[in-house]
Amino acid sequence: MTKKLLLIDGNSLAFRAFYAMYQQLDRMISHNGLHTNALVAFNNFLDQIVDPMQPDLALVAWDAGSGKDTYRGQLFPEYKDGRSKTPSEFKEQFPYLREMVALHGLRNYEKIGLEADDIIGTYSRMGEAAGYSVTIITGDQDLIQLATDNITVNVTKKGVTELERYTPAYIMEKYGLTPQQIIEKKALTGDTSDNYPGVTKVGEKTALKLLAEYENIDNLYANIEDMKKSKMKENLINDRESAFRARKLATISTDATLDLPLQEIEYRGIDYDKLVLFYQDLDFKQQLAKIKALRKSGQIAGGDEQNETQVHVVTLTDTNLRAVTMLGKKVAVHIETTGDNYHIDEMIGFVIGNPEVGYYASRDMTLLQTTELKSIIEDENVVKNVFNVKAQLILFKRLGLQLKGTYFDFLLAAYLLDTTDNDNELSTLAQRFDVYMSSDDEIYGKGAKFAVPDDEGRVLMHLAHKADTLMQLELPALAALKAHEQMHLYTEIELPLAHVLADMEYQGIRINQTRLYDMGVDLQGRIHTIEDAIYIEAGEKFNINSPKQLGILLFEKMGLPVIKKTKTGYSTAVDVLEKLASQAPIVDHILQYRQLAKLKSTYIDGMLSVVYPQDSKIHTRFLQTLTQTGRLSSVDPNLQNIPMRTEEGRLIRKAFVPSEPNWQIFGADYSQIELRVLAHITGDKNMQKAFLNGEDIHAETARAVFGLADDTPVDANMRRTAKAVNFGIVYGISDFGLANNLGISRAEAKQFIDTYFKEFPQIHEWMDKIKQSAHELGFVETIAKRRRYLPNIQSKNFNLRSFAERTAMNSPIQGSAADIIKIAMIKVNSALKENNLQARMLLQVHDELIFEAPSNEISELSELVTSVMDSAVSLDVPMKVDNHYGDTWYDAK
DNA sequence: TGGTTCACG
DNA sequence: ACGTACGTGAACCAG
Repeated sequence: MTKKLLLIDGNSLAFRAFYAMYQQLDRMISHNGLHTNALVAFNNFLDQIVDPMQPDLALVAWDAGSGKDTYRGQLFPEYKDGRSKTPSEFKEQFPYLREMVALHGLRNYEKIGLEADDIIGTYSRMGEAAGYSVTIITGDQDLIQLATDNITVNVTKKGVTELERYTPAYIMEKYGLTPQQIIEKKALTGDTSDNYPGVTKVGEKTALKLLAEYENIDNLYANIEDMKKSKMKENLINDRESAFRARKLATISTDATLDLPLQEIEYRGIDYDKLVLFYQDLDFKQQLAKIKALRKSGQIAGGDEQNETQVHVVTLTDTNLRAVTMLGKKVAVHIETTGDNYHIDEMIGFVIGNPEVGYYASRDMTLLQTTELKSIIEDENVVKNVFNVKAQLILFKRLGLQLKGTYFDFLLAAYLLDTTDNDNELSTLAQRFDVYMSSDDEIYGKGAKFAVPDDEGRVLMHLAHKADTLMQLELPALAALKAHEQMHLYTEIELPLAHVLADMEYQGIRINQTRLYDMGVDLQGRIHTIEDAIYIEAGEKFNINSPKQLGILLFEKMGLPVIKKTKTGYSTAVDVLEKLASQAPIVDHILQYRQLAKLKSTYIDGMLSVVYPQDSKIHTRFLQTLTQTGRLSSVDPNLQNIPMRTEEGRLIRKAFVPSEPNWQIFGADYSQIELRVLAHITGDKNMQKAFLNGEDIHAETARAVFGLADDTPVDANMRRTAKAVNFGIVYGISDFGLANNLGISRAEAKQFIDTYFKEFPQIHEWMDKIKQSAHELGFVETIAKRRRYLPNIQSKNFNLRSFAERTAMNSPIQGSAADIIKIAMIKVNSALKENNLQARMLLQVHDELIFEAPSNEISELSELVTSVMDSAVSLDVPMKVDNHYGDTWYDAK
């Protein structure tokens, strides 16, 4: 078979690659801030076109320098003038492109004084002479002049993976020219992108006509006298020199001096081991997954031996139990479940062990009740490495065991190190530290296909890999936390908090199901009534819950004015409907329907569906490693968004009751915690003074913004405006946002902001400083050194950059407030124990804590909680805590 | 699965 | 010129 030589025009393809994915430029950024769009597209090209070709020889040619220092630059000084500067986002990818090429087994080559074309031209002729079948791939049409029967030129058509194949026959068919005549054509037309002229007024069409008659410009000029008089003839004669110069410029060298012999450019194939490291560096997750899959199916070698550590697992039974007593003082331990909900999901098995002694695993959960295992689990002197300590604490609680000695939780550590892309899966998080193991999806399958494999050995091996991964990760993860100065945050805040949260979740909150059910029946009736009214007003039945159908009815059939549009059609959101309410009675009914339907489906039916029948309680899960700011979130169900703002919705809270007779619900909340944090971290003296004097902060802000003297009464409207400005400041103010919120003009909003910054100058300074610092460091921090990375702060996309800037201002505030209440929770929990109170903390809602307690404890609890919360941390402003209690959550107001 | 809406801080 | 307030979760529709 004929041997194959592959020649690739690196610069032109990289250029195409960059612009093929230009829209994604700002989305495709690796963890170290490198744009990767061209790299991704170029990699696709190598994957789809080059790798399957398996050539014998292969080379990627690059331009060295700008083209100015080639013979073309000397022949014509204006050559390639007027080209816009290469964007820095593209330039930074160059070195990586070359590395990628090398790892795919191709040779890179460049030489000062030569352009990539000339390198390709010369090698193509050398290859042809040596009997190779030559394939050229380029993004530049000019190269088709190189085509012969043995040399095929492929030019990108769309993106970098769709190519158009030019053979001499195809060129003839398409242009009626031989490959050599492509140069002649250029001589006549010139090239605007390379900035050299041909003959004035001669374009593609005229050039083709002339060449059909004269074949080339030598012949044309030899016979020019016989041409009949015309403007074109005049131009040809005047531009003769220019035409011959253009021909030289357009001609690709086929005899350049190259210092790399043909036999040294053999194709070496992909170096998978190094490519994996390279992809990791660039965060090419899909590519990594692909290689992993190939390795698993045995299509390519390697991977497991080098990466996934070989682990020996011993199946634990009641006859070999004694082995675990040899494990010593440091183990990894893990209980595996069938899903995320550790309160109810089935336990698949467990593992315990360390690399020194071994890993012991079993699917028989009853083994954990034996003295051998129980005494390890409950011994706080046996230090444990775990993944998701809160989940493990609860799983052991379900087995009647107390997991003690938890020390390293890789999930918490990974979250503190970088909140972005946290999918909460061990195998993916481990990759950040170059530790590899199979994912749960690979072992159990995804979604509906989830199943525990029949092969018990496979399950136990997976568990052993988890345990081993946790042992391997301890040192590097803790070292990284130290490097971030986050050990205090980890040891003193998140880890103890996980224990507190485990208690809260396990305790759960009692629901009066009858009350909820009765409210549901009442709501259902009212929803029906409104539904009927809506159908009559609409003149037809339709799905009121469908924004699409509703939009068509309101804006097309009824002809109401369109106020706002969404990506997919008309907006029917509250603010829009409220503006339309006066024009048609149906709009008001729809608003009422929406409110009631929301209450029924989310808060009545939704809550009832998650009540545990055994104890009539709801056990939410507080996600501790999800939010970008350090707040908690709450799922299954979300107990952090139970209605409050409308009386109708607030009544839902009557169903949240104490779990013991003669107990009550008690709540304590921080007043204005975010503004206090703002006053503290900005160091603004004026705002601090307002808090130190115990002023109404929004009224005080109003006096400042409206220029009123101290103690002047502030009317409600001014206070409302000032409050909105304060909110805006916390969110990372913009005149647009404030204008929108207050329904005023942007100019007026800007005026407010300017005055605000003048009155609170240190807030202004801080806003500038934090943006600057985010720009330099790539992240912002809270008072407890919680970190949020902001890669988009460098973006040249206005939207993305502005968003990152607002985030830079908001996250330290929201996040520090989160730090404070977390610290308070830990201290409150200890204080409850120390004071032998029966009271239990049940919920956290960002700035408030909800408890249940015996009625006769309430006054002591109130005093204790308030004092612990307001002294949780020491700020430059006082913290204020309000509290309430009653027979239900509703009454704790 | 993504988009829209709406509940909370 | 650009065109957004910060952080969440759940229900529902439509493709």
